[in-house]
Amino acid sequence: MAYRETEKMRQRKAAARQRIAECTYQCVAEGGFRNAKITRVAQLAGVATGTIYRHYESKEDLFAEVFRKATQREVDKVAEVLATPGTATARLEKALRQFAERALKAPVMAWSLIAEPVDPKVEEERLAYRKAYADLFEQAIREGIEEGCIPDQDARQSSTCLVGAIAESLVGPLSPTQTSQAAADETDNKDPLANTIIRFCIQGLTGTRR
Amino acid sequence: MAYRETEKMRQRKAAARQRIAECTYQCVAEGGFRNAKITRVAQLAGVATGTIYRHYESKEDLFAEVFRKATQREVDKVAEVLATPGTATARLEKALRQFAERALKAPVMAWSLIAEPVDPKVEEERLAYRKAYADLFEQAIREGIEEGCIPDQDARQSSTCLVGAIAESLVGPLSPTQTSQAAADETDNKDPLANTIIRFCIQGLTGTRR
DNA sequence: ACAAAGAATGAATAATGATTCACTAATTCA
DNA sequence: TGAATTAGTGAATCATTATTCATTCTTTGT
Repeated sequence: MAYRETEKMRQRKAAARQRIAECTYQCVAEGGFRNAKITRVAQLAGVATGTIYRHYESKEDLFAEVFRKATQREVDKVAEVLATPGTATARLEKALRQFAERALKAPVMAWSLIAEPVDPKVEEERLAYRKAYADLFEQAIREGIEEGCIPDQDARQSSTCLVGAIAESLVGPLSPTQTSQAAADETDNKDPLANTIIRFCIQGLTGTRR
Repeated sequence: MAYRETEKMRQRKAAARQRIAECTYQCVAEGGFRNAKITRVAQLAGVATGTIYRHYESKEDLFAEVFRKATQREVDKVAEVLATPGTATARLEKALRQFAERALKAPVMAWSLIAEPVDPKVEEERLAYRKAYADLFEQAIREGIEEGCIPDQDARQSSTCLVGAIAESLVGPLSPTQTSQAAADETDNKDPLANTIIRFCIQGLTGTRR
C-alpha cells in the first residue's frame, strides 16, 4: 500500500481552502457576490478553477461559507459590546452604534450582507445572520425587562424591529450608487444617521424620550 | 401608400401589452419573479416569445413595469388610509396595519416585492417602492409633529425606520419556507404580529407607551 | 384585389459562467 | 525506486434562458 493522507497534506489542503475563501471574500468586498466569479477567485487564489471544486461542492456552497464567516465576524462584534457592563438600554445603544458604524466603514461588504441579491442558499445564510442579531437583541431586551429599564413586551418581535429599522436605514446610504458619491464627499458625516436610528430604536423599546 | 397605424390597432397592441403584464403578475404571484420565465409568460398570454419583445425592451423592463404597478397598488392603499381624518398617530397606525395585513394576505407577492432577490433594474424599483412608503410616512410624521402628537424629530429617518421595522418583521412570516407551513396551520393568527410591530413603531415615533 | 407597412411567430442563436473530467503532477511508503 | 493513491489542472462541456431575425400573417388604403 502507499499514499495515505498525512497531517502535512491535511494542513496544506486546509490552507488552500482557506485561501480560496479569503480570495472570495476579497472579491465580494470589492464588488459584491456578483463580482466573485469562480474563474476570478481561482486566479486570485493561484489555483485552477477545477481545484475550487475539490474544496467546495459548488459556488453556492463557497459563497454560503464566505457569507457565514463574514457574518460571524460582525455578529461577534455586536455580541462583544452587548457583553460589556452597563444597563441593557445603554448596551443596546452601543451595539446598534457598533453595527451602523462598521457597516458604514465597509459599505460594499455591508451591502452584500444586508441587501445584495443572492442565490437561495446564500439567502438562507442571510436569514440566519439576521436571526443571529435578533437573538442577541432579544436576550438584551429580556435583560432590560428584568432590570426594569425596558417595559414588558414581546422581546422577539421587538428585536426583529430593531434589525429591520437599522438595516433599512443603512440600505440607502450603502447602496452602490450612493456609496460612490459619498466617497467623493469626504465631509459626509454619518454620525447623525446613527444617532437618529438609535433614538428611534431605543424609544421603540422603552417608550421613553430622552 | 397603405398601412398606417389605426386606433383599433393601437388599442389591440395596448391590450396585448397589458395582457403580457398581467400574466407576468400572475406568474410572480404564484412563485416570484424567478418563476416568471419569458416562455411561460408568453404561453399564458397566448403569444409567441418574440412578441414580448415587440412590447418590452427586455425581460428586466417587463419585470420592472410589473413590479412598479404591483407596488403602486400597495402604496395607493396605504396613501388612502393616511388620507382619512384623524390624528397623525392614529392614521399611521392604521396605515401600518394595512401594510401588514395586505402582505400577510398575499404572501408570495409581498415576499417578491419586499425580499425576493431580483435583477438590478427591478431592485431599483424596489428602492423606489420603499422610498414611496417612506415619503408617505414622512409626510404623516411631519403632520403629527405639527399637530403636536409626535415630538419633533428627523421625519425622514424615522419613516425609514418604520419601513425597515415592518418589512423585516414580515420577512420571516413571508419567506417561502415559512409560508407553506403557515398555510397548513390555519389557526396561525397574524394579528398579534401586526399589533406588536405597530406598538414598537408608534413608540419609536412618539416615545409614549400606551 | 393588391401593394405597402407593420405585427407576430418561434426555432435557432447567443451569452454567460458554472461545472466536469480525462489527464498530469505530487505525495506516500514499502 | 516505483506502485498506489490522491491532488491539481484548465480546456471543453453543459445548462439555462434571454434574445434575435428570417419568415409568415394581418391590416390598411387605394
